[in-house]
Amino acid sequence: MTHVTEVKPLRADARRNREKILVAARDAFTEQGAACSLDDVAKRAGVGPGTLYRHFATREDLLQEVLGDWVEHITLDAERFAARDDLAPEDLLLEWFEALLRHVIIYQGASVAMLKAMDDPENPLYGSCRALGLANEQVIASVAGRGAVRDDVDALEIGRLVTGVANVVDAVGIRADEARPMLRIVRDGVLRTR
Amino acid sequence: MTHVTEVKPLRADARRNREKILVAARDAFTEQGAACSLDDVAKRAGVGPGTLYRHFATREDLLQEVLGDWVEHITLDAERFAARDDLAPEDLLLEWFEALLRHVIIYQGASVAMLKAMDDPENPLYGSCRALGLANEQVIASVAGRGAVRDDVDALEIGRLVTGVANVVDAVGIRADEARPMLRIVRDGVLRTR
DNA sequence: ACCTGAACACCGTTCAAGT
DNA sequence: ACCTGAACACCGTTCAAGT
Repeated sequence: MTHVTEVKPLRADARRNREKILVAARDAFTEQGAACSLDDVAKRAGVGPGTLYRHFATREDLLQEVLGDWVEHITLDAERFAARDDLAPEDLLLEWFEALLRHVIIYQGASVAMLKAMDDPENPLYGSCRALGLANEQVIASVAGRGAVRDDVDALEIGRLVTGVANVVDAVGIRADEARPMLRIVRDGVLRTR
Repeated sequence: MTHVTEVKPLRADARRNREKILVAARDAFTEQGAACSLDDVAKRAGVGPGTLYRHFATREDLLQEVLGDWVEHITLDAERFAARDDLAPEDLLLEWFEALLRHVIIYQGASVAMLKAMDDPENPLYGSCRALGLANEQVIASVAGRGAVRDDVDALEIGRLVTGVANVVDAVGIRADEARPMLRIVRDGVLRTR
């Protein structure tokens, strides 16, 4: 079920401005994080602040659009992982968690934005969070199908935990690969004890 | 080694103002979270903004002082837990994690402040973070002494993880007791498999 | 030695005026 | 229909003037 966003026709100049803002925002988010000044984004894009707000009512709306095909990437990744049978469940889970974490820390400050959106259907990022949750569920289900996952753990909690680890990486300021020990603990807590 | 803070003598009015600011800050942090307006705190305390900055150069300095005997409470808690032998290691660990989490979410926004301070010795909260880490180490060591903890997990990582879960609670906006499933996963990931 | 509060910089957000 | 940019509110931070 590919969901094509309903694009209402914009006037040519509006379409151009929208695009310029998105490019500027992506650059600014990359350089300064997702909490950067929106005034700055508007200046970079060469538009007035009002124009930015006209196109994107909130920072979350802007981030959501900047994310672009972020959801598709995660979904594809999940399908790849769910289909793999060359890896032992414990290795597959750990690699999946690392992949998930890297998706979530795409911008500094993105992880906390995701966390805040997770339980809030009004948040513009809610849909992306749900997609992340579904992707995670798919991988967990595939590993569970091989009898490797405890019955009493919920994919939702795993998703929260991994996003939480991403947030630790973000806040503490360590590298993504330094999250491995934490992800191993989560992995081992999810795995069925033999 | 009780560390008595070296208090340099303040003029009577300065001492009073300092105290008024601390009370106001504690109230404001409780009502609005640790990221509340410092201008508001100064107004509540009935002092000018300059007076607040004279006493507390940064928000973290203020939070550190507002925390008061927070460190002592955690340390005492850790000693109690480390001494308990009436509980199975798995139950003790889970309860300890819950206690730790409750300490960390004392104010909304406190958990992220802690995370940011964890690896930054320049941060005024660094000392409190270290104390939290040491307290956690003590409990982990006691459980490890009973042979219940994996050799390859480090107390530092556990501390980061639990603080991370606290941050998830804070950001997602769930209740502390709803963190139980996540803490169980962490607990099971830390426990030695029998 | 300490306090005050005006002043400045910066940011988010709105909206009247313009095309 | 859309854009501009001035205007407002708010917050953090500094500092000259005062006691």
